[in-house]
Amino acid sequence: MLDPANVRDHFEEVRSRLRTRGIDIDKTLEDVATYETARRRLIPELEGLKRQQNTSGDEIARAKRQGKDTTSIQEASKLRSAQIKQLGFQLDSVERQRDIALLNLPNLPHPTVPVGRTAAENVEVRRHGVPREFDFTPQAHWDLGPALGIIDFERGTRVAGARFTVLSGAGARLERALINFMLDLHTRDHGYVEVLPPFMVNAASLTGTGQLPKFEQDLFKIAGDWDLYMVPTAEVPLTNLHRGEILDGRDLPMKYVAYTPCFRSEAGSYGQDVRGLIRQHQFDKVELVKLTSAESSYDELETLTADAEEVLKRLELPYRTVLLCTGDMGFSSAKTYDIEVWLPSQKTYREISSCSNTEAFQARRANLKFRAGGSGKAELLHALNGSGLAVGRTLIAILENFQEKDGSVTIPSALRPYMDGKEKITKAGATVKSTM
RNA sequence: GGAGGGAUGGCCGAGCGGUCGAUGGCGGUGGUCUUGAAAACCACUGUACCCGGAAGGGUACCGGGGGUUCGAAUCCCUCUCCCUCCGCCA
Repeated sequence: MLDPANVRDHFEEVRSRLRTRGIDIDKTLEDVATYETARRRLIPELEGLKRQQNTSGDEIARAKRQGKDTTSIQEASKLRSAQIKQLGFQLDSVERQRDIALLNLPNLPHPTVPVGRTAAENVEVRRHGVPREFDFTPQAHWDLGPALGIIDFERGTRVAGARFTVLSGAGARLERALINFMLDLHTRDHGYVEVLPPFMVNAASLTGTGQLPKFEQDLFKIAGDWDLYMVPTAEVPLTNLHRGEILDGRDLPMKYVAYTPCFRSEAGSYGQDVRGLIRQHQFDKVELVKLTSAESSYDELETLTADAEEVLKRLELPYRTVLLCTGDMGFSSAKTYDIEVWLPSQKTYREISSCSNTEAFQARRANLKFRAGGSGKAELLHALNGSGLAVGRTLIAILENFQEKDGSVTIPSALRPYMDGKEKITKAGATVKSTM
């Protein structure tokens, strides 16, 4: 959420910065300014009346104690009471409308974000590792996986539906190994606190991080009389951990890491990445979240991105890091780095992590505050998040990058301790026999 | 699912229609005393919003929402959450 006073006082600047996202926000922005102005007109009026009402209440009390007649004061007071009620309704309505508009406005892009409309205008900032030269045609994971008996698309569809997949045997084990490897790296070497949050969250949490009210169609909502949704990312429970609290500035930055499955309806993505594990309704992810001060948040974004990149370095997977342009950034983000891993079958880099600084945008929605030095004025935190990493896509990257001519897959050495020291996945690694 | 009991400031705990942002205690901060510390004593100790350049002033907040009343932490309705007991269950 943007600061409404800032929208009102610097309307043109805010508008031109938001326009760089390539979306039409003029009407919403004008609503914010209009209702915010109306609000500021109503408040002094209402409060003046309330003040008079408080004074006359005291007078009545005093008079009654002295046994005096109070009917005339009470008459006036009764009239004022009705006025206050009326003005109160007006103010409520204005504030409600202002907040609706405010909740639907995306974050302001940071000045260092390149202006652009599509992913084509993202800026590559660095590249690591060299894509391997194959002396055979590398297979796509959707061929490799089923051939090894470790990925089963048909059975996923049978037990759930399209965009659901079953991993089995060495595939399931590899997924679990990756989760543990990532959690160990981030907790032991990068200083994050491990959290195992609820896999369902309420509407208040989703509003706090920005998925609601605008993107409800992307979520799985629990049927029945529940205010619950499946988590689309652990960013939601992690960022909302301290919702409504005022943290001690000496404890900053707060650094959390969590593994959760993520559930996304992927509405509107029909036809995209229909094959394979790239785009699923359910996928595993290890997520990093930091809460910190405004002064340090951009340094923390750099280290958070580096923490995510370290996973790929240790797994010996080639990747590049791109700075997203204004038009490609998410709703809540002020600045985002995407990390993209090399996929030999597609001969391209594909997103495997997205690391964002939301500045005070989520903090304002979720009421995340801290007191510098533990005392003084409460200030808004800056909230950051990043995948560290998307586990399913990491598994794909390993299968494709480490495949051998005979269809087996070499396990990167960093992962072997998590795979009982095993060096290779071969067809024998499967435990569910193919009967289809 | 059934039956009861609760929700007050960082914490504990009063308050039962007007002088209550709310007694008291603990904790915290500053000070006095002391070579230092402890103890004792004194003062301060929430958040949001509005007006104001500031100083300062005002309004709201006693789990959430609504109502009664000139006036609500106190009365009524409703929702949520927590606790105890019974049933069911991983």
